[in-house]
Order: sequence, then structure tokens, then C-alpha cells
Amino acid sequence: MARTSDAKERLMAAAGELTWQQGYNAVTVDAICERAGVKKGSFYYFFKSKAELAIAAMDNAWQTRSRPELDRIFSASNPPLERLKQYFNVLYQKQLEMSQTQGRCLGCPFFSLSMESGGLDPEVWEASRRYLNRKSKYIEAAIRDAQAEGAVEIDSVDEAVEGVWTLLEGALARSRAQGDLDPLRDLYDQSLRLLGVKHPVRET
Amino acid sequence: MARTSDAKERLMAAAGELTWQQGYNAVTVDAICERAGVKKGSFYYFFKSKAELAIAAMDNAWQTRSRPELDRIFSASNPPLERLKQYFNVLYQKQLEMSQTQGRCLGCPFFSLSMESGGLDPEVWEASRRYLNRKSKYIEAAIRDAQAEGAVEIDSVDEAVEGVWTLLEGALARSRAQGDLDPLRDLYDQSLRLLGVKHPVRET
DNA sequence: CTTGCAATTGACCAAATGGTCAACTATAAT
DNA sequence: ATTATAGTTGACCATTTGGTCAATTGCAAG
Repeated sequence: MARTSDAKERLMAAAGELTWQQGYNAVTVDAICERAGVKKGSFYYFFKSKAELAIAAMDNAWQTRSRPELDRIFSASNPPLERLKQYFNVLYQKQLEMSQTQGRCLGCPFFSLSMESGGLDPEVWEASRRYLNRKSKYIEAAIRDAQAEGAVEIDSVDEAVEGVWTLLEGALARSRAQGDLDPLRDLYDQSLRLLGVKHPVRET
Repeated sequence: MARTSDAKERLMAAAGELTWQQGYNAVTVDAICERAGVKKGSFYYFFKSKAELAIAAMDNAWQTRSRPELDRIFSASNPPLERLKQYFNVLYQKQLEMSQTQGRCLGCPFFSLSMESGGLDPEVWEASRRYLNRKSKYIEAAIRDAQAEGAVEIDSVDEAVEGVWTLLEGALARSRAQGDLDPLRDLYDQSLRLLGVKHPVRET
């Protein structure tokens, strides 16, 4: 019944971008406000702290970006291994685009934040881990389905998930850490090895 | 020809520990000084900036800890795959000890710093990447030797190194990010899969 | 057209930040 | 013992930090 605005959304977007680029601790409230075109007073009208904003920004990114994309790619109507292949391709394309747009690729925002916030801010840490965990569920489902189809040869689903998940987040993290896309290149082939898929059918 | 002291060493040690625990941006010069038992004036007598100290601390850690340990474990007198196995075991033990001592495990200091400093401080970033690169050379040599012995079944050494290296740093990063040691547990078995070693000999 | 309230503003704050400096002190070598 | 100098000190600084607040503004519904 009064004034409305999208300042809150702009703040979450700005916080998401800046944190992704520079890390949580390197980003200041002032910088977020400036980027969002919002005065600091308004910031603290919408959020009670920088940490709360970071959490809200993660939730926002998950709801509006990550989740829909994952639901699309990991649709049960896709063959399980096809999901992985497609996902890795999308990842590569996105990070490639980011390299061109921003000059470097930034990896997985949840993972970076989780690494940084460990032992500093328990609430931010917990939140980042929650979204990582949700993300890993898609990998898990795909591998489980693949096994049900007999498409993979593994001793244990959990162990296989652990391996592919490490490979995936590791490759994203490395691509950020060393500033190039190489680690993302062979993700699918490496995963197939972990999953015990005989001689990844090389098209001739 | 005058007073000597180990203040410089104490500063590097303090910076190393604090940065490993809390991250580069979260650590303040004051905190480093307090931990080292050194006044800020002395800090800037030995180092011209926080960044320079961070770099010196990395070099110090590499020379005095990482390098000797890697040289020992990756000795050419060890069979190549044995080197990997031993290294992964040592990693696990160290991170386990850290969990007990510090309440959580901290992963690889060079990798964490590399992720955080990307795009912020070019010199710190470059330094952290240099030490990561040196570390990866040990993995590369082991895999190359393994292939020369016919102990692995891989298409390309480079590709295999990429995979194992991603798995290794990924597992360390994840163990920090999520705060438990699970990712480090199956590192060797997963690596053997990537290296195409048939059915890791399960002792009965 | 009023009025109630969501949203905005900018001035303000205490604390913390990275960094400086001139003066001082202890000691190793002569 | 003197001296040259490596090392130490603590006061000081400008800036930035996260955060507060009372006053104000604009809009949507009655």
C-alpha cells in the first residue's frame, strides 16, 4: 500500500556478482550499494547485515538461475549419462562466455563462498553448503539412474557420486584458481572412467 | 653486525597459519603482528606490504615443509603408484590431525589462496599458482613413470595428470568447503580408476 | 485528496584498516 | 669500549569499514 521498488533485487544481484568475482571478504557494503545504485541506509532497511544479504543472494541465485537450469538438464526424460554430458557442456560454455565477458572464469559461486566462509561466518557457511548439497543431488540421481540401467560399472553409487562430484567441483575450482578452462575440458571423459564405462564410444 | 632476531620468521609463520585458517582477506596486519608477537612498525620494517608477506610466507612454507615432504614421498625409489598411495595417505592423516587440532580441516593453502586472490592481487595470485604448479609436477612425474612401467592404461599422460590433479585438489578443497574428510577417503581408488588400473587389487 | 506506510536519504559514528615515521635500543664485530 | 647498524617501538595518520538513525519522500489504496 505504498511505494514499491526493486532495490532489494538489485542489491541481491549486485552482491551475487561482486561476491562471485572478488570473494565475500573482499566485497564491501559500500561497493554493493554503489553497484546496485542504492544508498547504504536502504541497504540496512532491507537486510540486517552483510552476511544476511549474502545468504539472500545465494537463495536468489539458486531459485532463479541454478535450479531451473539443473531441472532442465537433469530431466528424467534425458538418459542419465546424457544428462552429465550435457551439463558438463553447458558448464564449459558458461565459463567460456564468462572468460570472454569478464576476463576470467569464476567457477562455482557456492563452492568459492563455502571455501572462504568456513570458520568465519557459520550461517553463510551453512547456507553455501546447503546449496552445494542440493546441486550434488542431481549428480547423484543421474548416477543412480545410470546404474539402474546398467549403463555404468561401479561398486557403490555413493563412492561414484563422491568421485564425480569431486571431479566436477574440483574442475570448476581449478578453472577459477588458475584462470583457464583446461580443467573443464575432459570432465565427461574423466567421469566415464570413474563410472567404469568401457572405452567411451569415440565417434569416428 | 648488529642485533639479530627471528621476528621475520615468526611473521611468516603467523601469516601462513592465519591465512590458511581464515583466508587472505579476512586476516589483518594487526592480527598477524599480534600472533607473531611483533609490533606493526617491525612488520613494515621487514615487509613492504601485506601482499609481500603473504608471498614470502608461501615461499617459506614451500621450502621448509611442502618441498621436503614431496621429495621424500615422490622419491624415484618408490614405485610410481606407491608414491600416489603414500601421498594420499599422508594427506589424509595430516588433515585428520588438523581436524582434531583446529576443529576443521583446511585443505591446500596454495589452492585456497589461489582461488581467493584471483583478480584481486596479481602478484599473490601468480605466486600461489607457481607453487601449485610445482606441486603438480610430482603427480605428473609419478604418472609418467607409471606409464613407462606399463602400470597404467591411459591414452595420454597429460589428460591423466589433469584428471588426478583435479581429483586431488578438488578433494582437498571440498574437505575444507564442507568441513569433513570424506572427500579424501577414496582418493587412491578413484585415481586408479582414472588411470585405468584394472580392478584395484582388493586384499581379501 | 488525503493519508498511511514502504522506501529513501545523507549525515553520522565508532572501530578497524593498512601504512608511516622519527626516535630509540641492543648487540656483533672491531 | 666504541661504533655502526639491524631491529624495535608506539604514537600517529588518512581512509575505509560495517552499521545507525531521524527525517523525508513518493506512491497506492481508501
